Amino acid sequence: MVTLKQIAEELGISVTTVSKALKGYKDVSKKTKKLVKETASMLNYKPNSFAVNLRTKESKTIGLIIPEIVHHFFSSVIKGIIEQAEKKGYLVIILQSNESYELEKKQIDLLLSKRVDGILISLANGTGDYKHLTEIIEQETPIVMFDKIAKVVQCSKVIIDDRKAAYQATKHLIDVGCKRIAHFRGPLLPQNSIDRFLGYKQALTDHNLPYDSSLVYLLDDMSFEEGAFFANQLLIDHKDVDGIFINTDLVAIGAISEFNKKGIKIPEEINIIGFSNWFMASVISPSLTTVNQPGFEMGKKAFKILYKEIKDKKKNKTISHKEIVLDTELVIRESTN
Amino acid sequence: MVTLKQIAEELGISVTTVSKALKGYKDVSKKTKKLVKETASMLNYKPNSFAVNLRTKESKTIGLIIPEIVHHFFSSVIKGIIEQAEKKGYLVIILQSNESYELEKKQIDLLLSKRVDGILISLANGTGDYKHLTEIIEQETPIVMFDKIAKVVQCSKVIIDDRKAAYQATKHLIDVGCKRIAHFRGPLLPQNSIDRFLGYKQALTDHNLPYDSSLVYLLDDMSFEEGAFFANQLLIDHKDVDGIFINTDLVAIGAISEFNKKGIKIPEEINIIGFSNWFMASVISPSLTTVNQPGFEMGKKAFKILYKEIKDKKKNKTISHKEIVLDTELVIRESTN
DNA sequence: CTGAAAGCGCTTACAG
DNA sequence: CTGAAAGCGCTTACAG
Repeated sequence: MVTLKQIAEELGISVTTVSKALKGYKDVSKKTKKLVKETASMLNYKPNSFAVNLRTKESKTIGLIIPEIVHHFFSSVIKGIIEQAEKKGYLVIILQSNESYELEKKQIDLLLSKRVDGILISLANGTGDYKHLTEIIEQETPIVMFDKIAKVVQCSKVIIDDRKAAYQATKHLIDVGCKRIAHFRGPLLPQNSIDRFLGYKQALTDHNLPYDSSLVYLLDDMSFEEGAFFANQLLIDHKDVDGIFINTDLVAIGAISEFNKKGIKIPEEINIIGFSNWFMASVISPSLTTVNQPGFEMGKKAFKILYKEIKDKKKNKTISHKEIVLDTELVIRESTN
Repeated sequence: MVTLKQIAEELGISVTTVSKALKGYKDVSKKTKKLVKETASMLNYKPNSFAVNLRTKESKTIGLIIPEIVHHFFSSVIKGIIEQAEKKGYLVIILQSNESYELEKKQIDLLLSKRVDGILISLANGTGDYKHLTEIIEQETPIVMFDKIAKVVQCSKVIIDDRKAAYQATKHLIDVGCKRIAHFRGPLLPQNSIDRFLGYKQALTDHNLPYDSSLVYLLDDMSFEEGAFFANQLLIDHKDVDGIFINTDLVAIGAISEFNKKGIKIPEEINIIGFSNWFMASVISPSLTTVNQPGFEMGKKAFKILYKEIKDKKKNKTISHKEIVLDTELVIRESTN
């Protein structure tokens, strides 16, 4: 690998001048600049980023921790982040927490000791303690949380209004005439499953429907299989249910598949609404009414905010945290009347 | 951030000894070691990876270039790679080529100048020239290609036998009685769409079915929409077709959706077989017969080989390239008789 | 306009 | 068992 020193020797000038010429410093003569640049490209010189990092104390690399990569919503977020980062000359190291608090903690440690310039994170379902997050903040590494966040942690956040979106979804079921509405909710810890549950509950109350906790099913891994399982369970427990608000499209599609199998007519016998607007929602039969959740935009926005914080930190500006709430919208399809 | 120097000053010993103690060198007394380690953890010391990289000339980071992240097969591969890498203490920088040759080239340059320890790549559909790849090899950066490879490039590869798998898929259609079999093929450049096409053609020939090039449809972006579009086109062009071998499940699902819409019975009127065994294949109606392509394993294997090459290079061993062919299998479901 | 020098924070060959 | 010294390849404040 070619170094500055080699270029300098080649031309019989100093390393300092070579470095400056390459970086376009004004105090280098045009002649020298031209010569240096030509020689550099001829020798295929590439600055040693390890040395540059050490000197400049930044790596132009950020870390991203995500609960699960093989997931349409999250892979869309990743895509948004990577694209935006690339535009600004940043690279992205991706880690997957597998919804585990322990792993998430280890990975943050890893990223911190790699000295990434910033961290983007969506919390694991298992995360109920935030010491590992406040440690990042204490170390003054910029961090932006998205989608699955911790409200109490003082940092920038990019989210949707889960509560409002869930309220609208539930209200849609009420509007089409449902009287007994079940909810397949996500795990207990994540803020978004809490908020979606609260939105559901609020909508019932506001429209004079009794809240019945036995109609709320607590899911664990949010899979297709769980959707099918609880759809079946619901048929056993509550024959009278005429609508379900389901936390995630994948689960909803599992439920639809089970109802199809059992010959339950959707939406005639039961209305179903999902969440996220995974593109398969438009493809299955009946197609799924759902809430559109803008993953790609969320990723882009999250990086933009992180980028600004990284720059501000470099300039020693005080960082003011932002909370961005992206819009969602109801997408009405065949699974609701 | 705490440095070795600070620990050394704290204890009144030299930086050398601190460094050695922390790394468990045998020529440091137990007492000193204990003291140093305690102090280090008390001060929350984390080695500055920039300095370590510069000294050791390795970053424990690899680069991954993938055509498209939001894609079930590729996100499974990514998951396999990241998991395996983490086990060995490696981090993964992910870049997305968007199937573009130009982007792919730029990204390789980026990774090379970041001095990643190795590169994992699945080629873009637009890649027909391999200079950027041979450059990696000339620079002696280990590289492993997977899934979409360039046969002529001298490096390790992890693939499936696309030709054989396509042959089996087509043969399955023949076995269930199809006489006029169409093929929705992928773009012209990628080796895997070439091989799948060749497997299809060979199966026809071997079973005395005439090859008719008008039955081969050339797809571009391999989307759901394209599947629907060409399914419709096929109905216009060739009413007599009784089977289709489709390059990818997503496209096949688009086709199924279109046939469903048009009231064409699957498999009674037309048999369909896909490729990749995306989990949605088991969910749609009718469920899709397909070829299982082990993405997660492919990712794991690709990293393992890269890891070995990185280690071998470090030991100045000569690197012998491997070509691993992973098994595929036919998964028979409702879309074929 | 050019360059000598210091220093980023480590690691390791070498001396004692 | 301990440590002084060199060096990885840059950047930049400073002197001339």
